[in-house]
Amino acid sequence: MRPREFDHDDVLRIAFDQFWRKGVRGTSLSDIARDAGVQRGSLYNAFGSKEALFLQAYERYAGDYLVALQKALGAGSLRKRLTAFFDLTITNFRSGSPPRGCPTTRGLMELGAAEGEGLDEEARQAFANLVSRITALVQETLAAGAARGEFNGNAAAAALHIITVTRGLAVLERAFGDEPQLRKIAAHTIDLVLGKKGG
Amino acid sequence: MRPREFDHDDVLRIAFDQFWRKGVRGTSLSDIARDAGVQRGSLYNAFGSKEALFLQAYERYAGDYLVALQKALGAGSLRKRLTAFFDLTITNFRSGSPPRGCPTTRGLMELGAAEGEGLDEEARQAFANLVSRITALVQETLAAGAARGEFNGNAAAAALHIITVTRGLAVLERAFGDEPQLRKIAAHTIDLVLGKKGG
DNA sequence: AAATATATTTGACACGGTGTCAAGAATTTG
DNA sequence: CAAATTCTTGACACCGTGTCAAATATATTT
Repeated sequence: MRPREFDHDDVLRIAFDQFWRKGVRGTSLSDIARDAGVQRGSLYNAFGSKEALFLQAYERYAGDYLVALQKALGAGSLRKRLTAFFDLTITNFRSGSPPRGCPTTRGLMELGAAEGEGLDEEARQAFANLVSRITALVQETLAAGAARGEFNGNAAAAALHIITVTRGLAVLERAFGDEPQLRKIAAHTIDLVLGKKGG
Repeated sequence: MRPREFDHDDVLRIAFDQFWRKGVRGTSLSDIARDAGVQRGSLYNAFGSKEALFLQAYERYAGDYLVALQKALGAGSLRKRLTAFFDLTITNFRSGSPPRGCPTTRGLMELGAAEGEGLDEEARQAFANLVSRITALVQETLAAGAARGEFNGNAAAAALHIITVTRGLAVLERAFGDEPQLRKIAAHTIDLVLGKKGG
């Protein structure tokens, strides 16, 4: 068998970077091939389709992201944990180098707009999975906080509420790109869930 | 001058319907032309581009939607108003006939995923505008409620929170398509903003 | 009423993107 | 060294957006 002339993971990293910065729709396999110094056909041979390539890149991203969130949610008081969680989320929206103007182009990555990005069922699923896992993480954190008396309420409902706000922030970021505003909303959400700062 | 062989508004309605059901990306001008019994080139002549056609369709939608929201926000107790507001929002996510499976395909319309939909700055702006105007509507409602003693807190912050949840719900709808869950989250949000049901 | 001006329609075309395929090239294995 | 296998390469088909010139239909002017 003939050996591959490129590194599978390198391509995945290069592709992810472009998807992240320019959106899935805005990135062609020709772009990725050029950047990776690979023939377009070779990518089709190795990955099958643009969507398959995207899914692999996305899974890697999702894994890394979950680890980072877990870390953010694992230190200090419940309020500190949630603050770190929102901080990381918002920072994540704006990481990478935005190609044009203020609002960055994150395509499906933060919005799960699979169809809009020309992707299909599987991509939607992948996003839904990530959201579910993040929700579970937040819920565990709230439950632990409740055990320590830092929170009393329905952990499941509160986690769902928080994740919803998170997704809403992603939309607002795209529409307005106003980071300070996003942090205010996040702080307000924490206050609502945990009770005003005093409590 | 030669008169047009089609009705401008008819085309707008047909186009909007397709954009709504299949997403902007998933709808080609050939589709619209076929449905409208018009030549594709005539659409380009009349509207300039797919994006321009979309923008006109979107403006019309935004106007109608705002009127409906205003109506929903204008009757009964503050809690009732907010409930009606969320109800309309969620119903709106799921109106139209979904083409495949459970999650409907609303593209930019509810998410503002302009780039993902192959659209540009202007579409993002149009969406941002709609969100701003809805936020203003909610804020006014909250302020009025505060004047009647039905709410005490920062109306601006609360409105921003509510709109964020709303946008988050749109994302969740696409990812999971689980309507009952969405209504629970909405109810929970109202409780958080207004205080538990008793209050 | 005929000629002209003007706007719309129509079909051909260019371009770029995804995806397929057969033929060529490079290794590993027999 | 030959065979089998996998990767690479370039050509091709297909679809979508957008452009353009030529043809067409109406309003206006004379």
